Parts: sequence; structure tokens; C-alpha cells
Amino acid sequence: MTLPRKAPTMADVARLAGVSPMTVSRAFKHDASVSDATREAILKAADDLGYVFDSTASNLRSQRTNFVAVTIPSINNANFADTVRGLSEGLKARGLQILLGTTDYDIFEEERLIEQLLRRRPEAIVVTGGQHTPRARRMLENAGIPVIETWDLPPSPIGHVVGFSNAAAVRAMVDHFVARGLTRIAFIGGDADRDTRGTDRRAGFIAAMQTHGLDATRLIAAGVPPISMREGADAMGRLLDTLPDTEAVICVSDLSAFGALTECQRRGVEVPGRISIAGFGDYEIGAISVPTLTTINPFPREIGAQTAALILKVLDGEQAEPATLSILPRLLPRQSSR
Amino acid sequence: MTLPRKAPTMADVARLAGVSPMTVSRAFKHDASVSDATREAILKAADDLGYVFDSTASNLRSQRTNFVAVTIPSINNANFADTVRGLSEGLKARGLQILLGTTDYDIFEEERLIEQLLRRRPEAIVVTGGQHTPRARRMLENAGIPVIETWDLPPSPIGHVVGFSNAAAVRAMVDHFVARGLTRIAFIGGDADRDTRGTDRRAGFIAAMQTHGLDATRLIAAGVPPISMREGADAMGRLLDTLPDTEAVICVSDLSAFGALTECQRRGVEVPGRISIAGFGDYEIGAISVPTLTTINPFPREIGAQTAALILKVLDGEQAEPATLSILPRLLPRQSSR
DNA sequence: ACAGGTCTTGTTATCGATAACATAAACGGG
DNA sequence: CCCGTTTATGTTATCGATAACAAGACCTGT
Repeated sequence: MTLPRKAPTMADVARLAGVSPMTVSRAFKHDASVSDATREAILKAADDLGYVFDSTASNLRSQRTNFVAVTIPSINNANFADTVRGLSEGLKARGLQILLGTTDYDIFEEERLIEQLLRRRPEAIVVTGGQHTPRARRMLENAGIPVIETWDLPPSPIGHVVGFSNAAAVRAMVDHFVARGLTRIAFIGGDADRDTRGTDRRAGFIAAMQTHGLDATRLIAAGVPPISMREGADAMGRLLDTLPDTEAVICVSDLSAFGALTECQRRGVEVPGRISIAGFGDYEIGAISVPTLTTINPFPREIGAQTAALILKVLDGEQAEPATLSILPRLLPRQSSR
Repeated sequence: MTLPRKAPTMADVARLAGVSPMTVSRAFKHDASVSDATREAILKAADDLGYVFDSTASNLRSQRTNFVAVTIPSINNANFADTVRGLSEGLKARGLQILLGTTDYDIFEEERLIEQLLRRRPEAIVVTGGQHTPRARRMLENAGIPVIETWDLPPSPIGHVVGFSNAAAVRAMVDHFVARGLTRIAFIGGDADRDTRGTDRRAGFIAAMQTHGLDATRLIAAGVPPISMREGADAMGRLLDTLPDTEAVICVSDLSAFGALTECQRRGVEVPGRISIAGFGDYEIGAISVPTLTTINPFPREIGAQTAALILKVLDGEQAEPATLSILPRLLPRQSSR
């Protein structure tokens, strides 16, 4: 195999091509002015040497990393993955690369992560949610780069926002059920305040129920977020055991809603005949399960795409003021609710 | 707001704390020898100035980035997400951060991605699969860092391997069905060769069927990978239309298997009564659907964890020779098959 | 009390690309 | 044909942390 000789630098390439290192540097940028013949000779020399461009040096000298830092609660969540995909696609054309970190639904972990990410000197930072530790908030405020909070509409944003109101979305779902004559409605969600979006959804449920003058105490705590199918099934079991006259249940996500649905199937409880079920997030499962699941689509990919577009505008100096882009989630009535 | 004054450097912190920049540098590393009093004064000065450590400079001078580059086909896949999680957790303790990129199941995109990643000078690189373009392979071979191929057992590995045989896993599934007296077995998978793991699974299916002297032509092409629930459902529809006497079907993943299951439910085809269904990947859906799905668990998180452990060993010089860690997937017979 | 060791801190040069400035060559319109 | 402009390339200094080397202060046991 290849001997572990030192990796070639631009200077080596320059020497072989008979030009100055600066010209090599220019040849590696797409817009720079280098004659075709020179560029070709340089690329050939680089190829012969097996030269690989060293961003670490470029990053330091140019004070540009082409990183956009992104924090999400979990990589194992199709909604956040979609947002990252939208972001990634929108940024790729400009050579911006995503530096991804997960917080595990924990704002203290988020604080540590933000510090790690800022050390890498990203061009911008995208965080999920609007709730942060005071220190994390301070770091973001002083970072000197565009900050975008997503998946939420924080009362006092740090910088830009691309999000939606989780509470309002669930309110729409409650209204949907009430309009169909369902009044004994329950909510299945995580029991801790770790998942702030889940907490907002529960709060939206309670507020909406009270607005309608309905009992807002049918709250089933399904465990520590992220709650998934299994937890949703268990929670539905408890709901059916303790409050068997419940007519409808809103779950914090489609995953828990599907779990709840399967529990009904195992017990022979008809959906939507005896109980209506709704989820959140428009995961693929809800579109294909039997019955299909009533849900809310918050357009996660769109959040990512709009965030990417916003970042480009800000970096181009076309957007000086902090922007708040509000996404309107869409309620999707399906077979699991009447 | 804060004026956009230049960000403070170590030199600024050093001046304020009354020490040399080198001492500040040491104070920021955990193992370095700095007296408690000095470190405290330095951290206080850093805090007062709002200093944020600049890795770009550190990366260049120390020739260490603390990055581990990772390529996966898609971020939107719970199996790969699990591998990334295992990796991330195993590397975090050592301060190694993951630099993640997605190939979209395309080896040419992988080539571009690998080049981008190597420019960032990672300490090691983890790629999914063992099939690469010649140039990608060359870049990996010459990168001068540990290379780990995962989720596969390539015939001629570039460096280290942490994987399993997709073909052998599916063979076990075929054997499982045959042992139960099922012989008219179909396979639902992607129609392109983009997803090499899917292709290996189909090849394993064909080989196993032939070993048993059975008809290996019941192959349903479900579309361009990644194929998901919808494609699985459509493919099952076509299978039931064209080969209604099929007794069992093996799907390339649990997602398509679940889609197939729902299609049966919509058509009133009993599972496993009239047809048995198996998936791949042990996604949560298969453990909770009604009926639960027979599947194969390839331990994706374990792949990540073992890869992380291997990287640490190699970086510590405790593992000089290329290692091949073979994971043994487990067949999980469940309700969807007899 | 002193040689040899450890602990703490400082000095200098450097990692590799590129921003900023400079300049020679080619071009182009009147 | 000349001068202003564009194009192609070179020179020098620099981004900010830290490796490598050096050295004084502080022990510690005999």
C-alpha cells in the first residue's frame, strides 16, 4: 500500500504545475480568474499527487467554514429528519454543509451541543424549538451569526423564526372533533416537560377544551419523551381501562396514535366506531394504516426549505431584520375519526 | 444589542488574565497542567469577554479536527439513524463529533460526498456499504485515516468492516418459511441496483430458493429505492393480482412489509392465514402492528457502537491490522408468518 | 543541603490556504 | 497607435491556536 508519507499541500501542487500557490488556490475556486490551460495543468498536477484540498487551513484564513450548525432533538424522528433534508437540499447548492447535533430532548444537552457547534464557527445556526437555558440563549445572542429557531413560535425570539404554533394546531383538532359532536376527548402525550413541542400541544389541548367548556382532564401521561408506538399503545390501554366512555383521543404524534390504534384493534374496540383517534405529524404510517389516521401536517420539509432560503438571504445581506416565517399546519381528516 | 466588534481571541483572554496565550490554551484542555488558581482566573476572564474557543485555528495547528465522517444512504431511515446514534454515543466521550452526509442511495453522490468530507480532514471515515465508484475507493484508500465499511461484508474491504451478510440473512428467512412447508415464496424489493443492500437481499433470496429447488421468479419490483410503505402496498397489490397462489412474501424492509400487510387487510386477505409476510430491519412498526411482523434484526445500533469502539481502538494504536467485525442478524418469527 | 524530579508557565515558530495588494500581459475603442 | 480597462498571475502577510522547546519554582529523599 501507499507509504504514510506526508499529504501534499497546495505548495506541492504549485511546484509541480510550475505556478504559485495562489494560482492553485484560485484554480480550486470555481469563480476565480485562471486561464483554462493553467487550471487544467493544476488539476492534473493535483490529481497526480493525490492532493486533497485542506479546508482546515482555508477555514482559518478565510474565516469561512461553510458550515451551518443544526440541532434537533433526535435523529430518529421522521419529522426532524425531513426538516434536515429540506435544509440540506436548500443549502447544498451554495456549498453549505450541515453540522448536525442531537439534544435528546434535553435543553442542558442542547446547551452543551450549542457550545460545541459554535466552536466550529458555523455561518449560521438553526435550533429546534424556542426554549433554551439562559446560557445557551446568551451564546446564541452573542454568536454573531444568524440564529434561526424552528418548529415553534417563541414569544421572544433570539433572531429569525421558521415555525408554527403547536398549541393552535391542536386547537384546530379539538375544534374538528367538537364540530362532529365529540365532547369526551382525551390527550395522550409525554409526561415530562422535556419535549417542549409536546408540552405546547398538551397546553393547546387544555386551552381549547376549556374554550368549549369541556372537561380537559383526560390527560394520559405516556412516559418520558420521545414517546413512540409502544408507549402510545400502553397509554391507550390505560385510557380504555380508566375512562372507558372517552369518545376521541388526540395523540402527541402519529407514532403514538398508531400504537393507540393497535391497542384498540387488539381489544376489539372499533375505530372510529367507538373511539376516534388523531395523531400529529403526518408520518407515512398514518396515510397507510387501516384505518388511516387523522393527523396534522406541519410541513417539516417546508420548514427546512424555508429556513435554508432564509439563511441564504441573510448571508447575502438581503434580509437585515429578524424574520418570522409562520408555517400553517394542515389538518388532515381521515378514517380514524368521524 | 452587542456591537459587532471583533470576536475575542485567546490573546485577549490571556491579556485580561495576565498570562500567556499558551497558558490559556492549556486551561481549555482538560488534561493539561495548569494550577487551579490560574485556570479559574482564565475561565473567568474568558467568560467576561464572552470568548468562544475557535476550533478552526486549533484544527489547523494541531492537525486534529475531532471529526469522524459518516455517510449513510438516507437520514430518513430508522435503521441508519440507529447506527448513527450508536456511533455518536460511542464517540462522544472522546470528544469526537460526527460529520454526517447522505448519499441518497447513489454511489456517485457518495463519491462527491466523500470528497467533501475528506477535505474537512476527519480522524476516520465510516461509510455504509461496500460498493463505491473507483474514484471514491481510491480516495478512501489514500485518505491516510481509518476507513470502516458498515452494513455489509464487502468481498475486498478497503480497511475495517463492521457488518453482516444481507444475503445470508434473507437465506435464513427463506429456510424459515420452507421449514414451515411454504414453497411459493415471493420477494418485494426495489427495482434499481441503487440500494446495494436491497440488491444483496434479493440475490440472497434467489440463491436460497434455488438451493431448495424452488421457483425463484416471484420478484416484485416496487420502484426506485428507498421503497417505503406505499410502494410495499402497491407491490403487494400487484403480487395478489398476478400470482394469487403465493403463500409467503419477503419484503426488503419492515416498512414495505407493513405496507404489504395493509394491502392484504384492505382486500380481506388473511395474514398469515392465506399469506405469510416477513420484513427486514426490526423497525418498531413490526413489533406493534396487528399482526406483528416476522422480521430480521441486524442490530443497527450495535453496528454503530462496535464501529465507534473500533475507531477508538485504531486511533489509540491498539488495532493495527484491518478488522472485520461480523454481526449476526437475528430472525424474529412473529404473527405475520406461520 | 543538594541532585534529580515534577509542576507550572513562557517563547518561538508553525499548521496550509488565501486576503490584500501589486503587476505584467492582453485587449479594445476612438 | 495609444491609453484605459480587463485578465492572469505573483508576493507578502496573516488567520488563531498550539507543538516543541525552554526554564524557573517547588518538592523530596538522603
